[in-house]
Amino acid sequence: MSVSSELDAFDRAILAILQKDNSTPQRAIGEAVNLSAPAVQRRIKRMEEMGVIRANVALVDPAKVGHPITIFVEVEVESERAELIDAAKCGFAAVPEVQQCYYVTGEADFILVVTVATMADYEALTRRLFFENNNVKRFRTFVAMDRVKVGLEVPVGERAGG
Amino acid sequence: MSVSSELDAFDRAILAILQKDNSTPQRAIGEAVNLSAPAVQRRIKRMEEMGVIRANVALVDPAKVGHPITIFVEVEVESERAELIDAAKCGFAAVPEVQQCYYVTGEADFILVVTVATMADYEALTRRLFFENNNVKRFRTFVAMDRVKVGLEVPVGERAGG
DNA sequence: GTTGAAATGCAAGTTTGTTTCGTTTGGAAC
DNA sequence: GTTCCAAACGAAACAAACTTGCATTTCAAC
Repeated sequence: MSVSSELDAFDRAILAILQKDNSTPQRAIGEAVNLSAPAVQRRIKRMEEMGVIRANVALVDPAKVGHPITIFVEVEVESERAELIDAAKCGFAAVPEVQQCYYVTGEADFILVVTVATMADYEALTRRLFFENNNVKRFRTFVAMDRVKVGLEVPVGERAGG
Repeated sequence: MSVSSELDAFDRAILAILQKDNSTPQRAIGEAVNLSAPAVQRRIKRMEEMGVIRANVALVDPAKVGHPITIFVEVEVESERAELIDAAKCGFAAVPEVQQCYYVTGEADFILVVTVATMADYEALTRRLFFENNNVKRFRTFVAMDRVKVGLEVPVGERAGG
């Protein structure tokens, strides 16, 4: 590792492991990447401080905790005035059932990923988030029949950046 | 905790913590939920065995590892014959840049979440995944301007202790 | 060749995770 | 009301992992 804010091959190899299982002992990581455990620990700490590693979390099966339904929603707004967009962002982000929210270009303005227990819950949510929101022009719903691949893993193979 | 396959308020409180930070010491979790460390450890282990906790992972900032662009893609297929759908699922899931893939109802058949380094990379990916795939009728692209809320946290709804 | 910043490995020290074991709790049957 | 049993608990011992200090190595710049 040369200068302070770049990621070298060791860092990326460590990230690849941690993105799959961050309970892997540092000793095992060290063996996998040919580094000592302290070296691994220092690199992990540095990447956490740099914000490369944003969080360490447990991934929970939604169905096992009573949220078997995953839904995508495309939301189109009436006005894209900055303050209204910011209000929408805050409003969506504050809802626990809204797992992900992106502000996007294209034929929609927002895309939401929502998890709910029942379609009745979803309907109640649409009422609260969309029908009672004057700035929502329309929205389209896509119900997930199969969560084919779900994760937040990012390829770390080649490039480094930021 | 009564019978073995249900989640009680303690389990849910533990899950809520682990979904935010799974490096929280079990002693600290125990204090937060009014349980001893061994009790916390046993519950975590049980939930991992039950599949409630699917994985423990580090969340990486895509921009910091050279994937600053997040894109949503709605994919519509020509034929929904089971074998073709399965082939599409496998094909999409195998691509590292495809972070999430859902098979959905509605005006599209698949929704993908993709992370790439550049739009040129995305164009190359569309060529490979869509234009060269005879079963893809059309697709629509939504480029994320703001990752307002990104996570896989599921509401667990209960609390214990204090 | 020398210098100095940065990273490394080793080994000690500290924290955390895990197991053991005896006790308590909550039902069900009597 | 008592007994019995199984499940879960807490305290403490134990094992494993993380963290720190330090001497050494590496490598680029001089």
